[in-house]
Amino acid sequence: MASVSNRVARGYDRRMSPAPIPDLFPSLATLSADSRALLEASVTRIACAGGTPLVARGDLVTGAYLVERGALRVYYVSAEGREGTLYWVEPGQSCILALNCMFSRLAYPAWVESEGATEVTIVPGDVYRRLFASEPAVQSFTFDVLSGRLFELMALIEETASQGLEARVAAFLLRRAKGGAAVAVTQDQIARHLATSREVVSRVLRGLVARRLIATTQGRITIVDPPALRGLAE
Amino acid sequence: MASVSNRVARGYDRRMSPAPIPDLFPSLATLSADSRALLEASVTRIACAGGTPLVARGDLVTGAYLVERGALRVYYVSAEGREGTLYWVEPGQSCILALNCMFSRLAYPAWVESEGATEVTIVPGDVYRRLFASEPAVQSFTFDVLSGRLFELMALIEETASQGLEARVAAFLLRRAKGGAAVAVTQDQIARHLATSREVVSRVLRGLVARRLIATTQGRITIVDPPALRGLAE
DNA sequence: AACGGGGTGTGACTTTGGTTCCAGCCTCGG
DNA sequence: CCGAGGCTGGAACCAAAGTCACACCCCGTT
Repeated sequence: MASVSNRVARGYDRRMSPAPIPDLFPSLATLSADSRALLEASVTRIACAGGTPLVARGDLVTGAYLVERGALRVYYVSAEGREGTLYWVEPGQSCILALNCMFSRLAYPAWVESEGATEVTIVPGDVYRRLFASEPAVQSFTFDVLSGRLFELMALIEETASQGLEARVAAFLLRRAKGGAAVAVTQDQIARHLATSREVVSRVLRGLVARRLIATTQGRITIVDPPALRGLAE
Repeated sequence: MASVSNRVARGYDRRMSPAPIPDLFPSLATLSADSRALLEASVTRIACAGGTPLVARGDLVTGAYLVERGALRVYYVSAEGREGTLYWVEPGQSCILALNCMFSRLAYPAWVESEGATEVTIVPGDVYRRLFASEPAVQSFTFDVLSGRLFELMALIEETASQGLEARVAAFLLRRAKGGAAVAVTQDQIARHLATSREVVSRVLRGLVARRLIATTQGRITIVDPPALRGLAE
């Protein structure tokens, strides 16, 4: 805890190997002894607090990011400066665009920041490439991650194109609540996730409060009527 | 030619193997003899005219689609019935969502139709899976296709979110023209690609005509001032 | 030559969401 | 206890784009 915030003082901390391979990635447990040793010897680990910028658009990313704790938020920034979240990389997942850039040596097309206290293990590009070539587990892991993202992005496109802001806010709240009733989030954060402005979010929330679907306090939204909210989100 | 339109009379034609493996896919040329034989013996080929519906949302897709001629248009349909194109699969490319569904046995999340007279080779799911496991060429081909689509979709999201309709129409025309000056497309088709309505497209085009960037006739748009149009599209 | 159907042009209106601006409100630190 | 700064509420206004309702035009067919 204390060490995390210390690291944050200088952005983030790159602790060199040896670093343990996270248990979160079961497919890595099936690697051959050689591969495992190679992996153990080459990974780097990063720990950082929420809101730390990790990748900017155009950066040349050279490794695969495996998230252990916290989350990575992958987002774009429009010409007018509005942000929109493309997706989150949660514990046990990998940042796929990083993989992508790594293989094709392309510049990263989006921004990435940490959300909450986050720990990430980084596998260097050449190591990952070797593992991908020889280890079926890595191949299928890579495939799964990539195709999962594709589905998410397709769903996002459809959602933004065909649903009004109210439905999108409702969906966002439900996703964030994960079954619970309270969501700790500010209006400004919602606006940044949905690529709109804080005032508009305020207006939408006002409407939901008036209809007794939610209740709001500072930095926290409580879902009062989950079924109705789900109905809105379709 | 004649045979194509004959086939179209009953939708499309499934010609069973033996079918040659298309030259368009160089990576397939590097397969082992065994793999190549397996592939040759199992592929199916489809030929159809433009506008033939090939996959509907929710279909269970069981093969990898390799496009040889024409194109596949992958699109979504919003609740209000508006269509929007997600991407095109051109000759030498593969329909990646099909791959995806094939591996994970998920239902296909979008619609697919042919655009122009089209020929597609279909590799059955289990065959592709075996090839993916053993052939490095297939692994990297799959990876490339998937990650290419990811980049395209990210670009699409950013474009729709941050650019006005005029810029998007301009970009669409330029993409379609491919360097040439004339684009054979109706306003209605443009509207369907960009998930908007015909009237709005008409309005936008009117503006472009007034500024002498393009000229329009029935079913055909001529780009008069390419640099200015590129400027609009950013 | 008349007809019919797809493609197009256009105005008027509505809706949604973005912008501006400001006032009030929590809450943490001094 | 007070002030600063982040958070919220809300009015007024504006702009972009979707909708509705037509009239027209081009072109191949009858």
